[in-house]
Amino acid sequence: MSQEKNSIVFIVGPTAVGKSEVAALLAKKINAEIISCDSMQIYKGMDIITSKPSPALIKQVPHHLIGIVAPTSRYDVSKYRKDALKKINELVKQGKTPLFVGGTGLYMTILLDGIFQAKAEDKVLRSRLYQLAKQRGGLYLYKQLAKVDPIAAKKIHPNDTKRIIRAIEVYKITGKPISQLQTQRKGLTDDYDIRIFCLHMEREALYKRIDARVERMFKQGVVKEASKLLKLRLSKTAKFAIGLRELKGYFWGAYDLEEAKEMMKQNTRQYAKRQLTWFRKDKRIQWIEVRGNEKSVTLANRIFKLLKKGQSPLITGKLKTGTVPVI
RNA sequence: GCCGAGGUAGCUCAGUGGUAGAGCGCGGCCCUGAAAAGGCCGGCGUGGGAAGUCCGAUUCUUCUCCUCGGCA
Repeated sequence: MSQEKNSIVFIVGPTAVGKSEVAALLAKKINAEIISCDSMQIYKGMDIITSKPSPALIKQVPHHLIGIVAPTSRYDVSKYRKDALKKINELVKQGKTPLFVGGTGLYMTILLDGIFQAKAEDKVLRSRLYQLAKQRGGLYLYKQLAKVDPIAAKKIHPNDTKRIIRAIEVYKITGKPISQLQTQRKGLTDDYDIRIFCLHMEREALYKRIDARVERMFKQGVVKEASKLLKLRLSKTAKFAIGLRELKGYFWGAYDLEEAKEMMKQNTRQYAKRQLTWFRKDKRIQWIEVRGNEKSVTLANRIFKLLKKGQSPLITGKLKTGTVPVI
């Protein structure tokens, strides 16, 4: 006997693959509301530069966790998780299906698999550690970590200073090795019926879409938006949106606008590649190959049918490994 | 037309008489409080073409084609 679980659907995929439209169309079919799974669309005022869903789309289906944080504020995975869980509860109570849409793989994973309990960063400690890394070299910290948490050290590359520092920080704050804490997590997969779809297309086609999107951003006025944003004291999380650094260089006169644009295209392409690596690794995902110039409606229909069939390889309980079903 | 410089990886370029590297790009991967971030791995090549010298040429010589700069 299977107890009825509420379902949660994810539509993920690399940037510019066309998630937003498909999701909105699907949402209408399955009585869902959309919860963004995007680390940058969360910020206010970063509309063009993060290619938020159009107002027209948002009018059709309620969207959550978009534009709710000031770009001067920090935001991170743990806050996201809290916000997202809250939204899930709200929607489920209303009898709606939460439909997560976005490309931030870590955010997805943390919802699915949980996060370990620890305090957020300790700014003072962290800056001290960074200073140490600078003075004594990265290897020094790495050796420190190896002493207190050999398991984590084994997993982290000696050059990956950021992770080394976080691991040491966690150890200093909690007195426990991060490698141990990381095993203590609880995700959504026990309590919900979860389905994940990843939109996917040929690399060349995707890169063309990325280039086109960047061009569109310029027509829509990213330059103006970025110049406004760059006048603020952007948080260290928000300031890393692709486009900001590139346009900053232009404003400083390091290169011309055309060059900034090309840099944005290239950095976005590389980002998309990393996203795909992340999603490829997760064997719970059902891949939706976008054929040629397939329309969003068609794609939404395909996903809808798959949902009805319930032929998911997934996805309650533990990670399942296996081959990636390509549909 | 003459003089000079140069043609080596997708791009910019290094180097060597024993079949070649570097940065970027590109590809693959890792990832749990910065994640659109951060890190790791991989050379992906008819060395412009032809001939000659040599055991052996990408490297030396000659011819040829092309590009760039200067002079006409």
